[in-house]
Order: sequence, then C-alpha cells, then structure tokens
Amino acid sequence: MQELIEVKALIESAVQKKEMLIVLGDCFVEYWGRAASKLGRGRRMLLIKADGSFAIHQNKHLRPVNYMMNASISCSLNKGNELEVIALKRNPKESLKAVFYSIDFIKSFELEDKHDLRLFGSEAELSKQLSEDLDFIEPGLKPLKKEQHVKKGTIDILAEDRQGRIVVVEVKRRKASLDSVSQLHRYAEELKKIKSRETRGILLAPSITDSAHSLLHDYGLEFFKLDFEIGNPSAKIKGLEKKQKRITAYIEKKHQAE
Amino acid sequence: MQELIEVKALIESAVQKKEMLIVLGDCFVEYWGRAASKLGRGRRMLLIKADGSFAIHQNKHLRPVNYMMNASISCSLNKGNELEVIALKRNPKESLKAVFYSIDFIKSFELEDKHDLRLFGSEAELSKQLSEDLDFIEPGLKPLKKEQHVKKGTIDILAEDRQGRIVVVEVKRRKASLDSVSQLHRYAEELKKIKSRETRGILLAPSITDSAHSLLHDYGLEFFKLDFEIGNPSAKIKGLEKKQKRITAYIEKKHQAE
DNA sequence: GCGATCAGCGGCACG
DNA sequence: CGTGCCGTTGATCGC
Repeated sequence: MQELIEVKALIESAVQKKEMLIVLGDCFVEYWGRAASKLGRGRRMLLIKADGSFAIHQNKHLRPVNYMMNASISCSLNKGNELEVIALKRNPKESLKAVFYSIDFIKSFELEDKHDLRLFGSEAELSKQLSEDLDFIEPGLKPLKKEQHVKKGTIDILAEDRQGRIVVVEVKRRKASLDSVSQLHRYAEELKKIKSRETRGILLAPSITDSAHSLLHDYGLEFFKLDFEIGNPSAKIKGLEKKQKRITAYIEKKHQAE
Repeated sequence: MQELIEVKALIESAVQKKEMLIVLGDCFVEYWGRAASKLGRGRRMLLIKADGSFAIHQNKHLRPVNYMMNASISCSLNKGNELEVIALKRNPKESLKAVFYSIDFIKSFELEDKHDLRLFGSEAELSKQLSEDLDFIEPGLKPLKKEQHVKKGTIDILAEDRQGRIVVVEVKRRKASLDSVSQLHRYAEELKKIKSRETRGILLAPSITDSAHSLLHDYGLEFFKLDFEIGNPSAKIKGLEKKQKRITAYIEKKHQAE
C-alpha cells in the first residue's frame, strides 16, 4: 500500500521511460469510444507497455477486459484519495479511464528483448509451398500468380488447368466454414467476368463443415482436402512427396465433389 | 534474483490457489500445436490466471506473443539452472514451454473481483432496438423474427415489406465490408429458396466500403446508412434522425443508469 | 462437443 | 491513411 502521489510519479516515470508497468489495485473502469462500457469496482491488473498499449486484466481470460492500443496516457489525483489513469486516442476518439481507490502493487521493468516470434505453419507459408507445385491437386495445374489483388479481395493462388480454364485456389489452414466458401465465390465470380473464360474455384483446407460444403456445391466450387504437418520451417504438405498419392487425392476430390 | 527451486514452489502454489501469477525473467519460448513457433531468449512477462490462461507478454502489443487458454500447467527444474514452465492442452493437442534462465520478479495475487464488464452498443443490442420499429427504414416494414437460425447462418432481423416481400436485414455496428455483403447474400439466397417468395436484403451499417457497395449492387441488395456512433451522431438520411437519436439516447441513458 | 458469428476484434501487408 | 484478411484468432451463444 503506497501513497497515491507516489504511485502517480511512478506511473509517469514508467510511461516516460517506456518500461513495462504493472499496477494492481482496487479500481473502477469506464470506456467510451467505439462502444461504451463500465466495470464496477474490483481488484485487477493494469498493464502498460512501451508502445502505449494499455490493458486492464481480470484474473480470467486471455484478453484484457478493457484496453487501448497506442494510447496517450496520463494520470491525475482526484480528491486526494483516488488516482485516475486515463488513456486517450483519436481517430476514432476513444477514452479509457481507470480510477484506483487503492494500490496493491506497482512496479515497472525495463525488459531487454532482442528477439521476435518466429511462426511456422501460417497460411502464407502453406500457400507459398503449395504454389510451387500444384500437381498434387491434379496433374497439369499450373500456378500463374499468388496473392493476386482483385477488386473483391485477394486471391491466394491463381492457376490454369490442363483445359486452359482459370482456377482460383483459396487456402485455409483450418476447417473451412461458410465464410471461406463465400470468399472463394467472390473471387471466382469476379474472375469469370474479368477473364470471360471458364473459371473454377478450389477450396483447399484440412476439412470443411457440412453447411459450407453444401454451399460450395451450390456455387459449383470444389473442395480439396489438404493435410499438412506443422512444426518446422519446412513443414510438409502430405501428398507432395508421394506421387502415388496424387491419384488417390484426385479420386478423393472427385468423390468430394459429388 | 531468486533460487529457481523457490520460484518453482511459488508457481505451483499460485496455480493451485488460482491466484494471478506474474513472473518476469529471461526466457526462451516454444510452441507446438495448431501452428509452431519459437521465441529466442529475452526478458518477458509470464502471466497465469485462475482459469488456466497462460500468456507470455513482450513489452509491446496488446496481445501476448505466446499463449494458451485453459491450460494444464506444470513446471520442472532442468539441470538445476533452468526452470521450465509448461502449459498443455488437448483437443487440439498443444504445448507451450517457457524456459527461464533467470527470474527478475515473481509474485502472485488473490484478486477479489465481483463485477463483470457491462458493454453498451454491441450489435445484438442495436439489433434489438432496431427490430422494435423498422419504419425508419421504410414505412410499413414489419419485423417478423430476430436471430432467426437458418442453415447458412443466423439472420439478424427478418421482416416483411408492404408488398409482402421477405426482407432480410443484416446489422453491422461498423463500416460494412465485403464479408458483410457476402453474409447477407447467403441469407437472402437461402430464404429465397425456402420461402419461394420474392426476397430483399438490406445491409444496415454506419458506412460501407466502395468495393462492398459494388458487390452489394451486383447481388441486388440494398444499403441503408445507420450512424449510431455514441456521442457523435450525424444524421444524413432523411427520416433517420429521430431513430438515431433514440438509439443514441437509449445507449447513453443505459450507460448513465448503470 | 461442433458450428456460426461478433469483437471496442488486433495485427499485418499492400494499395 | 484505408481496405482486406489472417489469427495458435478469443469469446459467446445456440444446437
């Protein structure tokens, strides 16, 4: 338990020095901006980081109950027995106010950290690997372009099949849902207009929900099951190694299409 | 700086007592599960909460760099000079390991907190208010049902216009984008089939992107501007001012009342 | 448990 | 800047 005037100084110092600041105490929180919220009095943690991210954490959930990123932070004493910590932002205009009635703990830390996360198995990574060789989907499928920006979105992989038809490939790293199908539908329809050529759309995902598959069928699109292994920089896509698998995969695809 | 054996005991005790646990130190982090990641050695904060949420925070960003929710947490000493804190989960199987080489700070807190966030201005709330009286969109528009579950999603508001046509209304609390249009398109198409009646689709949002508006037009759907920004109402559509004021007033009133 | 959707989504990359 | 879209999305609610 500390004097609030001291706490105020500590907060201002930490913010100025861009240290990670941890404050625990009894507080009330109010937000006004993109929406509005109130959080009745209780004990929580306030976490302020170097980049101005401001977060109130309850003792549950991964995400903060109230937050603001890139905030301008200030604090002031109220009536001598309340400490207001305020985060402000504009465009859109937002304000987040935490009123502390008592402080259980406060400390700031300079955290030396040179490394950033290296993530493997992202959709971009999968897409890149896939686009190098599309034969596993069907023989003669030629990649034309990846990350093609069109008016109605960004196409993961653009290809051409043996019959010279345009093929739009949408890659999903997890089970495909209705929105994935809608997405592919948008791209396929736009390309059909642009190229005025026969156009196919293939959804590449580890699995798909029933309703999504039904919608896919309605739209005349195709599903291709994509099994992949993750965990290292050269994550393998099952079926790429064994040529034999192509035939099986092709048959499976035909079967799925029905 | 503390002995790692003590730290281990503190962690286990905090987890057992479901206290909020804060650990700062020099660590390396590795994740394996839905994807895979590695984070080279550096100083960060480990935050463990009562519900088993496990988060590694760098001194930037709102979100943790590595995390797991609902984790089973354990720790062990490695070679006497490393402390491994491990979070495990199954379905899907995931593992997150933080190896600490030194500890800058560790403390756990029992946080008494009786209140939950009360949020105003959510889409559900807006939708509820709107559905009570749809005349502001056009005279004679009668609400039939809200939160109607159909195969291809959940329809915000279902209504009937003066000509007896089915009207699907999709409400968005922020600027409508391509996916909002696709969503509405899905619902409208499905209802068209089910009811075998003429069907309209109206997208209700504060604004819409150009490409989304273009797609909306292609699909034969309609856009209706609804600016409900809290504390910043700007009525530009005739006949909408009253309704907007009502909504804004409602939210403000509710906010004040709490 | 899966499925669908919202979120004050956050964060990134490209125009 | 906005627009689009992925995310180890998380969190909620309905079935």
